[in-house]
Amino acid sequence: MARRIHSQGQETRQSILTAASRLFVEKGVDNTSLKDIAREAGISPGTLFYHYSSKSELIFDVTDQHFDRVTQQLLDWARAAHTQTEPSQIFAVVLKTIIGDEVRGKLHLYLIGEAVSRDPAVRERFLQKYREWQTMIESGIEPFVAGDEKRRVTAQVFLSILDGLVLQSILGVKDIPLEQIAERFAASLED
Amino acid sequence: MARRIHSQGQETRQSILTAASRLFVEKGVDNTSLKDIAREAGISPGTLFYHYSSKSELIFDVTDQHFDRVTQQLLDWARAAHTQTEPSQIFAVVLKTIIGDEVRGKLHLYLIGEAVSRDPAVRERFLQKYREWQTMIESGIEPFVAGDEKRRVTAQVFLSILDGLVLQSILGVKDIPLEQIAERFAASLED
Amino acid sequence: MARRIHSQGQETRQSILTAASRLFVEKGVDNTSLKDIAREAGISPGTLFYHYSSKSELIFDVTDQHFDRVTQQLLDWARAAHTQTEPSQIFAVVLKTIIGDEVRGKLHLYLIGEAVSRDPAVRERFLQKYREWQTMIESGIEPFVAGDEKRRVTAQVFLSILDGLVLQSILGVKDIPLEQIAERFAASLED
Amino acid sequence: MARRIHSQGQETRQSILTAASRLFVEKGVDNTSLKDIAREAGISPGTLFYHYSSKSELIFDVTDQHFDRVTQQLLDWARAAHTQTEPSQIFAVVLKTIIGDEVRGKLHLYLIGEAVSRDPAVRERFLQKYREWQTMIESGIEPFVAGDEKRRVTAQVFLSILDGLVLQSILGVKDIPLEQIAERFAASLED
DNA sequence: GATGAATGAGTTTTCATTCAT
DNA sequence: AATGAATGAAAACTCATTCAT
Repeated sequence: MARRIHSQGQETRQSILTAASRLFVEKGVDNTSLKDIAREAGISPGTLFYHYSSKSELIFDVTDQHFDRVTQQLLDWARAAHTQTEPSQIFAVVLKTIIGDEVRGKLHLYLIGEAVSRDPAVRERFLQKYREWQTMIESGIEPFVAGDEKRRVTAQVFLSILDGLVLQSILGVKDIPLEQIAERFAASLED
Repeated sequence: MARRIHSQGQETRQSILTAASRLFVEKGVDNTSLKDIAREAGISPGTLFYHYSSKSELIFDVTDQHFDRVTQQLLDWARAAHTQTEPSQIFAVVLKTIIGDEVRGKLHLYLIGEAVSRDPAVRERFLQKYREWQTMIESGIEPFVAGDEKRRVTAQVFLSILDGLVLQSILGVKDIPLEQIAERFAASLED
Repeated sequence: MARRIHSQGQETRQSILTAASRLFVEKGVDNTSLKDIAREAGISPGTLFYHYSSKSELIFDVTDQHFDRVTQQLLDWARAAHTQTEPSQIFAVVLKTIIGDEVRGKLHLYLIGEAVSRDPAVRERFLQKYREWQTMIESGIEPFVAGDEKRRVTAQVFLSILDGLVLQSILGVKDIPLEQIAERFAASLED
Repeated sequence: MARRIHSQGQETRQSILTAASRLFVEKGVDNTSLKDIAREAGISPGTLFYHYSSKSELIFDVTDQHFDRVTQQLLDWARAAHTQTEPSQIFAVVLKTIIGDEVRGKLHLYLIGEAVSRDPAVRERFLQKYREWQTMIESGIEPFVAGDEKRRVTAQVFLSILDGLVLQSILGVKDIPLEQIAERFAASLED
């Protein structure tokens, strides 16, 4: 009954998040001023501070939204994995999807940087998300990897490869052979 | 090449680099002011500017020094790899060495952040280093992996795992099973 | 005079005054934002402005209410003074009552600060109140002090002592010997 | 050997303190912006922050200087008191000196307000100063008041009267009969 | 009467950089 | 080589006030 009306405020908040994400990616978190974000969102600096009373708070929410999206992507992938028979195809898809999204990747990197240097609370949240993601990957590879322990290690390696490739891709490494990496990874499961 | 005469000036420069690296790791590049660095190095801001006429220049040198160290580590490893017979041991060593050095890891991460957000020239330098490092890894795994193409992909995957694990380790992921990851990776070479 | 119809509006106004007084005491007038006051009063900033169309107006009313209370206290005291025979007891009572109320004391101090720095009109009101209070004290000491002139000076000294002790008490001076001060003051009347 | 050269910095600091004191008195602490102070001192905002890295720090030093001056005044008075024979004259002098200095009085009031609302450390310092001042007054009245206990109470009452009259004077109470107040106070010592 | 989102001018604060000594 | 005081432009942040609903 309550929580039905999407007051203007919610729209404004979303437009702030969108503007902030875009600018963070484009110029980096520290090179993006709150004035920039306000301008991009089409509001006044005062309005920005009405919704986010500090830059940290805004970064927190941007991070949250980013997390949710990564989680959603992995969730979709894990579901798809159970209906597929060819592991290498499954890996290729997630690699392409996550690494291919440069915007998301940059954001991820910046947020990690922020998380590490600034707020212990933010770092803790990141950590929890990583655990979640690892669990989701474990679930995704369940059809192909037997043994809890082996699955755990495999998932962590896969997550590392993901992060590492995201990083290289952001830096501008060209022609990352995603197909072949996926194949090799799939092959390595068969030992 | 480019080896200057040792003088007080060189010592001061090194103390600046040391202080800057320490503070970059502790608080992030953007949250470290030149005043901070000067104080940490025991000099005045004026002196800092005598040696580095801009912050970018200083970051450039810090990055350079960091690059040299990573390169040296990989070089040592590649050499050792050729004298070893057990691949999993070889991988375990480099994983432990590089991931275990939290300070270096953080610096690496921050510098990438810098490179991505600021200077295209700096980014290009990073890119070149990554190519170098990949080549070195390729050389390190030569005894165990046949085929140029396969070696290339393997090296890139290994580099990704390295970066990914560094990232996780910095974030605070505990009990990363380096031994088992090394083993799995070694096993995957045998296909 | 000026007694309006009791309605929700009047209750809201009072809750605003109460909240404002509390926060002024807690954080000082200038460090209290209207948003703070609205939150404390359980209303929205908009509602606050419906009742008080400026911060000055609100301060004005808070001051007014404070004045009324001090006046009432002194009035009660002056009446009691006429039925008592022991001057030192009479003084002790008013000292304890007024100085003991830390909240009121702080408010008094802040409002004086406001009056002095901001509005000459508010300062004039304060001045009139002080004259009133002095007159009331003169009336209170009438039974014990002969001579208009002497009474005037005595009242002013008494008022000064009151303010001075309020100030010390707010600052946190411990163990103010109110009884002895009252005694000394009573004794000084006998010259 | 060291501490001899009055570098420019010291002069600038003093000019900041002077400007700040003047403006605090004129417009109140909270109504004085740091830009105002910088302009009044003839420096840039940046320079102000070179010397005082926060407004609190500046207020702290202004307070310090103010304290020192009040202390010096009381010290002078206490010395003079020992060479005088007419107590009422001695009191009249200190009352006139301290109350007559409107600038100092206003500053005193503002600083108390600040001390009470903001920083517990500042409040503690204020408290210690009050104890010092009371001791100095005790020393000043030593020739006329016998008995430690009585001297203590008398000094506290005198300090209260001082504060109270300063407050009234700042508010604009006219024609404070300082002579008569001094006389009455002197007379009260003879009980 | 009441709301709460929006505003923008103002404040404190930061900091890379310059420069006279 | 080295100093540290000085700078100003830009950042983050505050808040009294307005107004459509």
